[in-house]
Amino acid sequence: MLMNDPSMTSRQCGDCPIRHRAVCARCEADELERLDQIKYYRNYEAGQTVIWSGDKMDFVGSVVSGIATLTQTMEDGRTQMVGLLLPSDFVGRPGRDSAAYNVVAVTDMVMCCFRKKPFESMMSATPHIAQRLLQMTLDELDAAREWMLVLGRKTAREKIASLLAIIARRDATLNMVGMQGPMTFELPLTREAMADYLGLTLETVSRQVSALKKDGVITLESKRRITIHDFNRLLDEAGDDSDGGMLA
Amino acid sequence: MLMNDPSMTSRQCGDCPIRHRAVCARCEADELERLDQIKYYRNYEAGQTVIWSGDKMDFVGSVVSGIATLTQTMEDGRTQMVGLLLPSDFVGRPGRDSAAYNVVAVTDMVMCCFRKKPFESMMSATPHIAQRLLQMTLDELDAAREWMLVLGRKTAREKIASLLAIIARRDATLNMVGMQGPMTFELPLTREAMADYLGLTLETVSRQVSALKKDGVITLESKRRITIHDFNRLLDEAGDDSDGGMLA
DNA sequence: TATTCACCTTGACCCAGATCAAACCGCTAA
DNA sequence: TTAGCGGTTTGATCTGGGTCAAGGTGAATA
Repeated sequence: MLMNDPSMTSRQCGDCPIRHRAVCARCEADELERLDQIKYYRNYEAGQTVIWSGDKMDFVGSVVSGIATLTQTMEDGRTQMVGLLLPSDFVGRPGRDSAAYNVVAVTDMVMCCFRKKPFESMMSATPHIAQRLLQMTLDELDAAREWMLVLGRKTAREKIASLLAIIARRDATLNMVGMQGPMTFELPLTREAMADYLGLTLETVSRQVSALKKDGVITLESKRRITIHDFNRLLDEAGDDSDGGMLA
Repeated sequence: MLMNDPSMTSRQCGDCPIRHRAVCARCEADELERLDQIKYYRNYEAGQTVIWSGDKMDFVGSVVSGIATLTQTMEDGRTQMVGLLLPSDFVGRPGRDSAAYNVVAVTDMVMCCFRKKPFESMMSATPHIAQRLLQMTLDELDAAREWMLVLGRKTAREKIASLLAIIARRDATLNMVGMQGPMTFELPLTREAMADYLGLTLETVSRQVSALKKDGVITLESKRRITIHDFNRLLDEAGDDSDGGMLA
């Protein structure tokens, strides 16, 4: 969406919107300068595939803006989303040279890329990058484990509520608003993508969204625009402990 | 099992069975020496809880021998396993001071522990530890994502086959044997623990194990001792691509 | 040798969510 | 203004796996 701004393709790290959250978050000015020299931007359109699982991958990078999904597929076509990449999230794995998952842009997307080799050598030279990457990877592992509980043990209704809670929460942080009053946000995912996230069919997703609406937990401003009236009610529907559970 | 060997409580790092796989794998002699000074061993009996989710955790450590599980629970008791800890696996997260999951010893178990504070300061001083931890965490993240596919999209039969394949594979690596002929191994998990791993009930686990037996995919030497006649047949039942997919 | 207890198996029944099918909605393009 | 199309909703029906209930098995204890 609106991200073909050409200024995006030659930005200084200092102005970068993900400067304080991405792999480079801990870098000092001089380290940033070196990163600046090996980085380049790439733009993807909504729906475009970034890489196919198994393909050779000669870069790593950060999502600057937009959203992408990480998915796994079985031969018969069953697919499971295993990651939802938001701005500042890291793509690729240093030390591996082919992609382990399909990466697809869900919205128009900009990535800040580094050729893998130079990035790897920078990583061993500057501990700040590796430190930050470790932190981010540990966070992703926690998120994956939360997700495993959702996939393995929650009902369809709880799954939908959990997903809405995750999206609402990140939307609130992004826009720096609290989670008290009603919260309205755009769903970045199609019903099918939601189904792939939650291990459901798209019909079940649709039915449960309707059910939550009928029960007054949410309102649909449009098919993709949702209002949550009481976040704690939603957490309750998600089967989550109303307060804790989530790790900052 | 048989791990109350007292020599276990005062071992030199040089002899350690997990020396080349644990967080300390990349450490040089002098780094090892410093680790040696802050480490201590703890023994747990089968069934014993190592920590409860939410408890204060003032140490981190490596599993030296035995097996433990990482589980999440909902208020109503629904349980999902989110990690299976084998020798050399790391427990705890540097920079966090309470446990995020329940950790329970499944067999008798020995852990090599480090008080969190000294370990954290060693980590920032010696990149080799952080580097290895990053590698291990990335591997765990990959495993978690594989598991998400299992939980979200596989049938009960495929889930059981997948779990048996994982255990058979690690058993083969541990005993340094190949995966061609028949493979016999001990199941370290009860039917209930298998169910918690796979997001099933213990009855379904039991039924599907019986079904795989009836169909000649496996033989039960005893309730917990299993023989796989053809590993590729098993992978087939697991819905996995017969060759690739798995990351070393 | 019997008793107990934790673990496992099997059967009968049921229901949440899948599958199959049809229609609807809000675009854009002709 | 209609046709086409991706995404979505809703209905009818089916089924894999859950639930409830009853035994079985084998190792440890008395």
